[in-house]
Amino acid sequence: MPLHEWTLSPEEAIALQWRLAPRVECRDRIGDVHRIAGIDIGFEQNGEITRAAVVVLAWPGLSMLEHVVHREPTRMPYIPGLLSFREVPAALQAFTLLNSPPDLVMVDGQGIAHPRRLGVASHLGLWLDIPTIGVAKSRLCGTHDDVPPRRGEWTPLRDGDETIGAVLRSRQSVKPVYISPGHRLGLETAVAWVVRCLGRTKLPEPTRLADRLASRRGAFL
DNA sequence: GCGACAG
DNA sequence: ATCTTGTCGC
Repeated sequence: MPLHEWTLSPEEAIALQWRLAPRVECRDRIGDVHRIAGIDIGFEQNGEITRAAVVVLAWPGLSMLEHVVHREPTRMPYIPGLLSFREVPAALQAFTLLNSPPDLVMVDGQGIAHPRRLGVASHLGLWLDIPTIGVAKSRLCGTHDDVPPRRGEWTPLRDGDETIGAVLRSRQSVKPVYISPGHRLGLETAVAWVVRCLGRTKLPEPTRLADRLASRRGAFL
């Protein structure tokens, strides 16, 4: 499978997504969780350099176990729906720098809440063959009702007759986050893990810390 | 044809 | 994503 061919045309990328989507698993196939990773990508030099950051937190406790950063030249532009082709290559390189693989990964972006059900979290999960959860700050596709105001409450994100994710109130009076299964777990399990990793901020700790490391803002120790 | 559009 | 300080609100 030519998953390593990242310099694809939009047409080729879309064709590849249609072929890979059927491989994504949304049934729980997740073992004991002791290491939870957060991954995010940032850019430097006017976007010419892609910076992938991965943090690994302990469960329970959420203490920092590892954190790595990988930089490389940016190869693809950002195109809605094709985000994974721009970010996954660098993310995979970053994962090779870890001392041991995580049991669960939270990704900044959508999982199956994607036009072809293959958002960046699903694509990365398929490649790593590790359970992944998509944690996005905004909507790509699908519709939903208003989200209840209480922290932890959520409403389903739907596309036609399919439920593709959850719009979660991770913090009161703050815009909700879009949660969707990436790979090897279902929606309920995905939401449960995100809620468990929630601090007082909008984003769960894994993604929040990876975000800071990727964009090199503030200290996170 | 006219919007919408993860990061 | 990124450029960017202080400021309003919960």
